[in-house]
Amino acid sequence: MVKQKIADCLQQAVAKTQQEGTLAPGALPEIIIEHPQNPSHGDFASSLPLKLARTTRMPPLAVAEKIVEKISLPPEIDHTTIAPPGFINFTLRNEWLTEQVETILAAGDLYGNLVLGKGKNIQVEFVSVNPTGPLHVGHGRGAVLGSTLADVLSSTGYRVEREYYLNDTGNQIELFGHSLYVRYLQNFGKEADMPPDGYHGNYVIDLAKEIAEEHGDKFLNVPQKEALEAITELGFNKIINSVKEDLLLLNVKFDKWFSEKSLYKGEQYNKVMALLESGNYVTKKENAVWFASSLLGEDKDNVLVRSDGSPTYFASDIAYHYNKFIERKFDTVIDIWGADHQGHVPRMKAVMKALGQDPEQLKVIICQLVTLHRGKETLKISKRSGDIITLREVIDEVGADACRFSFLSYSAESQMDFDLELAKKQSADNPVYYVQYAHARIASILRLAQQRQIDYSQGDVSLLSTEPELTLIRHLIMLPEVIERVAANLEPHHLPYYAQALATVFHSFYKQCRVVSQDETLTKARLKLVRATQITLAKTLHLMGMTAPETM
RNA sequence: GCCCCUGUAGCUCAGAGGAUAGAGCGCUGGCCUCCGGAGCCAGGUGCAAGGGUUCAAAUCCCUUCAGGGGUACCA
Repeated sequence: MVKQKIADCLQQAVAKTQQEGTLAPGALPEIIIEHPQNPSHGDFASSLPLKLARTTRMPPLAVAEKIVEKISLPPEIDHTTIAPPGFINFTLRNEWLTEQVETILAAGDLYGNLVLGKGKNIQVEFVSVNPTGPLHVGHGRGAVLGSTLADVLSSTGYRVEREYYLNDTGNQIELFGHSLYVRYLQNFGKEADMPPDGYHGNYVIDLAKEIAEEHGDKFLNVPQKEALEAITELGFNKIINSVKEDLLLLNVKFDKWFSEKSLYKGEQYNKVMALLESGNYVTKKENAVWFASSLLGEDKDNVLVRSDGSPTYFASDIAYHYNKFIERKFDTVIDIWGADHQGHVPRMKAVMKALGQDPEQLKVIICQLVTLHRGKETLKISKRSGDIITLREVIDEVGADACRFSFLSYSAESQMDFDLELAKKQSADNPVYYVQYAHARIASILRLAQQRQIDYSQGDVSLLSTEPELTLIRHLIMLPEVIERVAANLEPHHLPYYAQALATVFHSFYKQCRVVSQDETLTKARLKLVRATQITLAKTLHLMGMTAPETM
């Protein structure tokens, strides 16, 4: 990328000045190339002279002059300027810019793809909600974040596996099964009490009714243990299916649904416990088995096996990560968890050390909670309490594309206020439609060109020279940078902002530059530009898991 | 108490130690003889408070205040 070339040429120029003695020798700081806020400062800027002022004992502007004297610019750059207090600004050559239109056309759908991953295996595990109830907006946020991240990473050369961890064993699923069984009994007028921490949501009653309709009263006549097991499984499958449906509505797909139970059926659990024991990380006290996290710098130890002999969620998760790293050999694992799991992060990092892995290989994104409002009213989304607004209801009200765009617009660490009233009210003026409208508008222009049988394959992009045209190209070529940033920092929220900026410059270009006009050669050149814009916009929308509509 | 996240425009949010801190919504004005007006152009207010580091701080450090989450033999 151009940024790197600029950094390289700066570095060489400094080396030259130091050799020749015009600048005092010294360690070179990291060369950071940025985009100036003010376009009149050029396309790229470096504050290297400011950073070198101290070691060279010269005023920054003088340092800048010495560097620029020795610089040999890459062909992409037209010229440099020096600006106070000590910047070197770089401006791209117009010829190079217009050539990028051809580059984008040639790349097509692959435009923006990078080779960062070099085939490394990376797993993104997300959602992984207990299958004990419907998904809510918070889960939707994690789903959108995870799926977008996975898509971006796979477009940058990683081999990505998208995984959902199914908690199909343990306390919560038993509690859910018990609650469902009670509702089933009640459905037939039998007296039964909900378990103390049971699931009181109305959906459990509905599920019980469904099961009663499908299977009749046959579970009344079998031993309770058997009935409980059967009903738990029926309920579990129903919930999983509806989870899958909800996720599909949001265009979220998984490569693998990983069963927690399988950790115990296979030998992962026993193997990893033996491994921890051999490393002396396991202690026994108060009739329970503990992981000695404190040996690894943690505040306190954590229970692995309860005094009743059942393993904790933490123990499962250790076996699960053993499976991820050691059995399946992922180079990197990204776990996306809700803020309520934040305390779990240091524990798992400690586990990584105990397993002999680099904790850096495990990247945990903590997604802050979502609060749902309808105007001033705060809506409940917790499964355990009564009435809730589900993710599906939100998708129905707001639409999948708009949901994705909204969820993506927030950085993971910021809490999200989702106002249903606002989301709906704004829907016509929502940025999401603004972006999609730009795409539909382009499609419409290209349809017109086709109707008039304009073959623009030989269009001469060097005719693109006005300010709106060049500004548009400048934005088109930012896509790879945006993708790189998203992949490097695991921050998908840059995508919607980029999409919006790109749509804005396109709409502005459209207003100022008539595309299909009497001027045949200019028409063909602009059609190329418009098509390149469509490619870029569509790529951005698809990375966000959204549709790129031809008409609206 | 201790730990994590957050505090930026009336509202919802971006902001990669750098130059005049940006979007959307809302509000007020303009703009269609011509490719889609779900559009374009213009208009204004702001970094929670106080210290520090730095040539340069919304960004890094410390303190205070405020909101959210965690601190279970729940997950």
